[in-house]
Amino acid sequence: MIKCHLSRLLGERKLKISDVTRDTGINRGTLTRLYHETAERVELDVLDALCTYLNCGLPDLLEYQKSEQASPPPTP
Amino acid sequence: MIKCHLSRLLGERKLKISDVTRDTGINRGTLTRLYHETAERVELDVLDALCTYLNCGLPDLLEYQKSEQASPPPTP
DNA sequence: AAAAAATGATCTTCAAAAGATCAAAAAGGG
DNA sequence: CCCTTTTTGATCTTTTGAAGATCATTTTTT
Repeated sequence: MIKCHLSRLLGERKLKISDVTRDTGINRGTLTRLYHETAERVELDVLDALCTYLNCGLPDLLEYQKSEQASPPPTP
Repeated sequence: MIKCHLSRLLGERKLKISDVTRDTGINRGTLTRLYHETAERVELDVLDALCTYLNCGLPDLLEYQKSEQASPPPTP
């Protein structure tokens, strides 16, 4: 799955969603969805703007987490 | 800007877009847009599926390139 | 050379981001 | 503490681009 770390990044920087909206022009609804990880798509422009604004790389914002192989049933 | 390295990844692996479509179920149009870097949005599911299929991390697929600061005019 | 597969281009359909608005909750100032 | 302002959550409509399908062209395979 793809994890979004916007909430962590904002927390670390003590920034509010409203700050980001004001400073970047990114739609507040979009930010809210990313913040709460309910977004299903992302505009590449948004990723770009966020990385620039937060001065971080993509991997800081979006992380691919390899899904575990379903573990075989334990032998009793 | 956000760069997509799908074409490089497929090239390295000698895979065709049709292979990826067949194996992952991702829409061919979507892959074509990513391949030619004309996509403006991405479905997070697609990123997930591509990373899994190509066995790579997000940074391998998508890269944030910091835009240069406009260079000051050279002193003559 | 013919057949099959892959790609490019384009059209319609559909889902989610953008945009706007309202109510509720937090934060600040007196 | 009360009142004002700001921030956030929720929801509705509009807009945008991916999904899906199809046709034409190019490339590959036999």
